[in-house]
Amino acid sequence: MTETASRPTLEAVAARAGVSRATVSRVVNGGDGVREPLAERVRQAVEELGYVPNQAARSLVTKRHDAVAVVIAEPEPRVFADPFFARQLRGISKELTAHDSQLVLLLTEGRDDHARVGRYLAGGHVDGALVFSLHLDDPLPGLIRRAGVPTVFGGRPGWSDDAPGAADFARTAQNPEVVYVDSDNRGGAREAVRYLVGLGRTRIGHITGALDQTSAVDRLDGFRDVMADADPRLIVESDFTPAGGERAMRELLDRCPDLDAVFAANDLTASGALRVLRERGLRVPDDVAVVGFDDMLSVAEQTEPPLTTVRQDIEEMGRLMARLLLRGLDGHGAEAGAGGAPRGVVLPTTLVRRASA
Amino acid sequence: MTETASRPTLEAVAARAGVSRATVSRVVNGGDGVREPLAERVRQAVEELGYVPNQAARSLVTKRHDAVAVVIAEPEPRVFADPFFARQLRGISKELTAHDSQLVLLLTEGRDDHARVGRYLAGGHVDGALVFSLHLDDPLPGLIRRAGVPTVFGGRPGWSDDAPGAADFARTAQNPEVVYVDSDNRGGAREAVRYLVGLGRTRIGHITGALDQTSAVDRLDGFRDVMADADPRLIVESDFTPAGGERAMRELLDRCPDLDAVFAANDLTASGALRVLRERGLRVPDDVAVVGFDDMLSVAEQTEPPLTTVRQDIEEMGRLMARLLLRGLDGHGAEAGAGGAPRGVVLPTTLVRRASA
DNA sequence: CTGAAAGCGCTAACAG
DNA sequence: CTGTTAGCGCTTTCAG
Repeated sequence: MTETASRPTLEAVAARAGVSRATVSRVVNGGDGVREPLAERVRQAVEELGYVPNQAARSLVTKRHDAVAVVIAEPEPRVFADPFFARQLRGISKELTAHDSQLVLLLTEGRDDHARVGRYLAGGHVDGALVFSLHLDDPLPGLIRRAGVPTVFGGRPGWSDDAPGAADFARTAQNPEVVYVDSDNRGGAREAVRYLVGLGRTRIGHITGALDQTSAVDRLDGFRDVMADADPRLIVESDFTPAGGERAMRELLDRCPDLDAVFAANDLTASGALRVLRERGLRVPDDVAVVGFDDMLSVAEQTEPPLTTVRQDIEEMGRLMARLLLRGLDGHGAEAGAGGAPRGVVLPTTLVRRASA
Repeated sequence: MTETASRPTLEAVAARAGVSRATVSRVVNGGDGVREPLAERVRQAVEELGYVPNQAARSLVTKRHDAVAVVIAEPEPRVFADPFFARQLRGISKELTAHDSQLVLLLTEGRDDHARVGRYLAGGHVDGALVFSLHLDDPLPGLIRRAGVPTVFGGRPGWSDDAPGAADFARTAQNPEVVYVDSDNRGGAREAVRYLVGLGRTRIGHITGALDQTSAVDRLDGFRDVMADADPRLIVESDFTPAGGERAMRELLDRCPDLDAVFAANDLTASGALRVLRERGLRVPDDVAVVGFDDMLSVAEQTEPPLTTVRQDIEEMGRLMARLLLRGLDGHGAEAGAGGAPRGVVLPTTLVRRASA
C-alpha cells in the first residue's frame, strides 16, 4: 500500500543506479561531464524503470517548455474548405518534432477567442508562436506584442509600416523585427500573367482574392506589374472562394465579352471561373485561358480541364516558419542580433502547366 | 538591477493584496471559501499585476495538465487532401476551449513517429488523448494501452474483439472500455442504397473505400444489407481517392455496362467516378445515378452535377470525442463506472439530395 | 567528475 | 475563513 503505480522519478533512477539525482539529470540531458561506466549504469536504470522526465518539473526550473503555439485565426469556417492549413501544419510538425518541441494548436473564431489566445500566450506556456492568416484589421498582433512571445508570421502581415498596428508592434524591444515567411505572391502572379501574354493573349482579366489579405493584394500587384495599362474593368474583386469565382467570372464576361484569358487569385476561385466558362459555352483554353494560384492538387488536378497554376510550397512554408522560430529561440533572442534575423523570408513559386492555359 | 522583467508570481500578488499565497490561490481557482472583501482585493491585485498562473508549477502539484493530445496517424499525405481533419479539429478545439484545456497536436507519418507518440503519451504530459484514423494493423493502440492514458478514438477502431490488438487493449484495467465516436456508416450506406432502389435502379454498383479502415468496411456492409444478392462484380474495391474512383468506375463499367447507379464510399471517390461517367458519355443521373458519402461541401457542391450524398457531421464528431474524454477525466476515471461509459457512440447520418441521384 | 542543497511557483493538508 | 507548512520532480550552483 506504499507503492502507487505512479511513474518513476529521477530519485528512483538515481537509487537504482546508485548515484545522485544530479548525475542522472546530467545523463538524461545530453550526458556531458559524466564518466562512461557511470553514465551507462544510469542509462540502464532509466531503461529498466521506463523513466520519462516530468516536463512540468523541468519547465518550472528551466523556464523552457519545448512547446510552440500555432495560432490559426480565421473567423470564417471557409478556411477549412481547403487543405491549406493541414499542409502547413504538417511542415511545422515535422520541424518541431525534429527539435523535440510540441505543437499546441490554437484555433480562433471570434473576438473573445482573441482574448483567450492573448492570455494563453502571455501566460508563458510556450516558447514561441507561429501565427497565420492575419487580416488587415486583426487585433492579434497587438495582443502578441503585449504577450512578448517570439513570433513568426505565416504570410506577410497586413499592416504596412505606417499602419497603427505595425508601429505598435514593431517598436517593441522584444520584437525588434517582424519575422514572417511568405510565398512570392507578386512574382508568381507576374509569371502567370507573363505566361498568358506569351501565349498571345491580350485581353487578360484578373479575379482577385480577399483584399484584406496581403496575399491577394500582392497577387493583384503582380498582375498590374505586367498589365500596367490594363482596362480597369478587367479586374474584379472576389474572395478566394469557388462561389466568389463564379460571380466574378460572370461579371468579367458581362463587362468584357472579348476576354481571352483569366488569372484567378487562387485555384478555388479558378475552379468557379471554369464552371461559368463552360456554362457559357466557352472553351478552355481555346477561347479563354485560365491560370490559378496555389497548385492545390485536390482542386487543380480535378478541374476540367486540369488547371495551369502557380505552385507555392505550402509545407515548406510551415517548416521554414518553425525553423526560424526555433533558431531564434536557440540563439537566445538572436532575432535582435547583429545584422538581425531576416525580416521576411519569401519562398519562390513555380508555374505548373496543365491544360487550362 | 534587482527586478527582472519576469512575470509576477502568486507571492507578488499576495504581497500586494496583503494576504497569504494560499488565499490568492483560492481566489484564482474558483474563489470558494474566501470572504468577499478579501477576494475582491485579491482580484484587483491580480488585475494590476497582470498575474497569470504558471501552469508548470501548477501541474507539478496537481498532476493535471489541462491539455489533451490529438493524434492523427496517417501514413499517407493523402489525408490532407481533404478537409476532414480540419473540421474535426475545429469541433475538438471548441469543446476543449470551453473546458480550458489545450490541444496538443501529434501528427505521425511512420513507424518511428509512433514510438515518439508512445513516449509522449507515456510521459504524462497530457490528461488524455483523442486518436484518429487507425488502420487495421496500427501499432498505436498497443502503445496507448501501455501509456495508460485515457483515450477516445475517432471512428470505430479496426480490431475486432478477437483480434490480437483488441484483446491486448481491452483487457487492461486502465482501459476497461474502448471508447469511440463514429458515424453510422452502415446505416448511412443502407439509406443511400435504398434511395437508389427507390429511384427504380436495379443494377447498383459500389466502389468501396480502403478496406483496412472500418468506415469502408461498414459502408460496404450497409450496401450488402440492401443488395444482399447483388452480382459480386458490382462491387469494386478502391481507396477513397478521386484517382481510385476513376479506376474503379472504369472497371465497373467494363464489367457491367448495364449499370444504372453507383454508391461510392466517399465524395472524393464519387467525383472521380463522375468524371469517368462523363468521359464515357453517360448522363448523370439519367443513365447512371451516383451517390457519395461525407457531404464534403468543397467536393459535393462542386461536382457536375452536384452530388447527392450521405452527410456525416464531422465537426460534431470531434466535439463529442472531446466531450466524452473530458467527462471521463472530470469523473475521475468514470469510464470504469457502473454501467460504464458508452463503448461507442454512433452519430446519425442524413441523405442530402442534390442532382446526381 | 560527482554529490549535496537550494529552490522554480504552486496547491493542499493542517492548524489557528 | 485564512495563514503556515510541506513538498511536487527537476535543474543547477557550489563544494568536495
